[in-house]
This record gives sequence, C-alpha cells and structure tokens, in this order.
Amino acid sequence: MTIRLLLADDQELIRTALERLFDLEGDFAVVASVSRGDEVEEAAARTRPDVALLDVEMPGLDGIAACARLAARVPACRCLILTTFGRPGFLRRAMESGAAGFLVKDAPFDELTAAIRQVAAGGRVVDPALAAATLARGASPLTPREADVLRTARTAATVADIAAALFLSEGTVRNYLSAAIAKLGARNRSEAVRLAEDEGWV
Amino acid sequence: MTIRLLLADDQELIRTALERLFDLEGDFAVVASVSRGDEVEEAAARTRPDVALLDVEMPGLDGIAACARLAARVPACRCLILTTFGRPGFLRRAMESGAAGFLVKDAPFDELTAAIRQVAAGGRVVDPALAAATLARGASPLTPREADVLRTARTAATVADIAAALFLSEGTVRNYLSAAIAKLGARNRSEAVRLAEDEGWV
DNA sequence: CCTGGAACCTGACAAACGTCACGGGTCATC
DNA sequence: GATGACCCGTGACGTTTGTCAGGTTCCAGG
Repeated sequence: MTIRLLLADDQELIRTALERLFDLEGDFAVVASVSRGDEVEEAAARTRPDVALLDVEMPGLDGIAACARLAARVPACRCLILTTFGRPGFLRRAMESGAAGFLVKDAPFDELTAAIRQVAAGGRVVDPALAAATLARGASPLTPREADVLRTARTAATVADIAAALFLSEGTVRNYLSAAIAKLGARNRSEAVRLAEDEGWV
Repeated sequence: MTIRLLLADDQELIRTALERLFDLEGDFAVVASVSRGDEVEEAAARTRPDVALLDVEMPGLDGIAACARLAARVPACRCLILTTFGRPGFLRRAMESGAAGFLVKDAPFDELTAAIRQVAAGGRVVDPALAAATLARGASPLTPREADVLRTARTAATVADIAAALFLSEGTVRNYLSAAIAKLGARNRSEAVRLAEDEGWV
C-alpha cells in the first residue's frame, strides 16, 4: 500500500527535491505539491492524500493554520509539520491544531520517511529534543491580546501604528506592551518581540 | 568528467536530499558536506571540489564570508551562493566576494544543476529577477559604521548596549542611528533595522 | 594645500516610550 | 454572588530615543 502525500513548502527547490526522493522510495506517491498555505485545503480536498507535509513558514497561510483547516475539512488526512526553526511554541500550537507529527528540517531524510510511515500508520511523531524544550519551558505566558499587540509590533513602527491597526487606544497598547515586556523579562519592545519570536509565541 | 561538489547548508534535510539527487545525476560527485560556515574552508582544502554550494544563512560563518575565504585559500574552487531570501544586498556582497553564481532556493532543481554545470564550465550564473532588483536599487546608502551600528542594534536592546558592544559613546551611537534612520526613510530604529535587513545591507 | 567625507565626540531639546495607579466592563469558576 | 482573569480605557510620571547644532581628528583627491 502506497502512502499518498501532499507537499506544502514555499521553497521550490526543496519541494522538487523531496518529490523526486519520495518517488524513489517506492511506497510513496506525491499526489499534490503547493507553494502557498492557502492552497493546501483545496488541493487536499481534491487529491485526498494520506499525509500532508506542511512547512510552517509559508505565504498566504502558515502551516499550523493550514493543519487546523485540514483537520476540519479533510479529517482523513493526517498532518506532519515540518519547520526550519525549532520553536517550542510552534510545537505546542501545532499539536493543538491536531497535527500528528512535528519535525525540524535539521534532520536526515531517512528520519523524515520513517516519520511519515509512522504517521500514516496512525502514530504520532515529535522531535524528542524539541518536545523536552517545550515541556520544560511551558506554555506562553502572554494573554491572546498581548500576543496580538506583540505580533503587530513586529511590522508597525510606533505605538500609534499598533493602536490604529488593532483599533485600540494608544494607552491600552502601551499597557499591553508593558505587560508583555515584564512577562518576558525584556528591557524594551524590540527585545520582547525578539524573545517572543524565538519561543514561537507570536 | 564529473563535477566535484562541496555542500554547505545548516539544514540537514536539504543537504542529504541534495546529496542523493546529485548522486543520481551521473556527472556530479559530492565530495564534502558541512553544516557550518567555518568548516567550509578546511573541507575544501582537503577535498578540492570544483564547485562549492554555499547557503548564506549558516552558523559560524555566513556563506558569503566563506566564499571570500575560499577565493583566497582554494582559488580553483568556484562558489555558487544559494539562499532562501532574495535580498539585493546579498547578491552584491556575494559578487564582491568573488562568487561565480547566485541562486535563490525558490527555484526548481533542474535550474540548480544547470547552474552548477555552467559555473563549473567557467561561466557565471545570476537569478535574473534578483539581478534586476539589485541594479535598480543600487548599493547601500549606509556608511560602514552606520551598518555596524544597525547590525548591532538587531541583538542589542538599548543604545547603551550598542555603545558598549562597539566601544563608542552613546551620543555617537544615537547620531549613527539617526543618520541611518534618515537615509532609509524609517521612522525609528526598529523600522530601520527591518528595512536594512530586507535589503541585505546588514 | 585645501577641500570634502567619514569617523568620533559633546550638549541640549522635544517626542516617544515604558511604568504605574486607577477606573470601567465582561465572563467563567467556585 | 463573590472572585479572579482578561479586556479596554485614562492620566501622570520619569526615562529613553531621535534630532540638531556644534566641535575635533584623519585621510584621499583635486
């Protein structure tokens, strides 16, 4: 029985590379290959893959959100999240989105194929080192709104920009930022943004 | 005549994937494969590859700097820079470092093999879209010192931190930051850092 | 030799930021 | 029905930033 695969990654090079290698593997069949997160759902509904390999960093929709949509729309398809950055928060969010597996790209190819087979068989796969880091570090200390403000702060320059984007008063934004800075042990906004990004909390 | 290849990329997955695909290609032989930029020079000196495939983002030493060292130490080895992010400044810096080619990872595998063959034959290869963007945008407007300050500002939280790291007075740092912000048309430090990063000027 | 640019520094100022204290409101839990 | 968490807001305070004007060195080019 061959395993039907969906590939989602914005990097054409690694997508084509993986396609070819999976073809050589014998028991894999790549039935869909997309470069954007918002194309995953439609492609999966059409091609009915057994396992979807989703990159976290993608235009349109990130892999974790795509995973959540797949769980609702194509429940038969199990998700394996693949990412460049081993952020503890990513793993947590992925698992909450119903992902069956989570691997960092910093792993050999054979580990990937083994993981896919395990996921296809109904199992779960998680990078052990990352799992330990996630459990040790715990969940995000940020409230949803604090995370929103911090996320917006990544691209907005001033407090006024953040307030405008979120339809809040500037004072409120400053309060959320202050709370986030304190919780993260940062010394100012940009350090807080960096820390939150490193943990995958935004 | 087979082309001897050196692979340098911090992502194990794409390195092993490329290794296997190159083996299948027939006229390629991967003679070295490293995960850190500071291992490139030694590996190249030992294995004498024809072409080195260097990722820009690597721990230890970035691919562009590794390219410059190779040019001095192993001049017979020609460098092909491979990167995830198509930043105009990267291309410029790569070419100034003596790279023979520059490709973004957002390209099919066949384009990569074609590029390697061309580079091995003594030619030069550059992503056309990126070349146009680079020429249109011109060189960095920042003085070396301004770029230093901006680079340090990425990881330092306060002006005092930057000043300490660069052995400058706080006033001087503020002046450089102010100049950089003005030149980049930014509204504050963090926006300036973002813009400079996007262009590959830091 | 003189000019210009880049590297440094100082001092001063307004604006933006981070903090604090204090309101209000909703909602789930006990 | 009280408690607590989260959501929003205000006002005030001190600190940090960004800007500007001024100065000193050094070095390359005309």
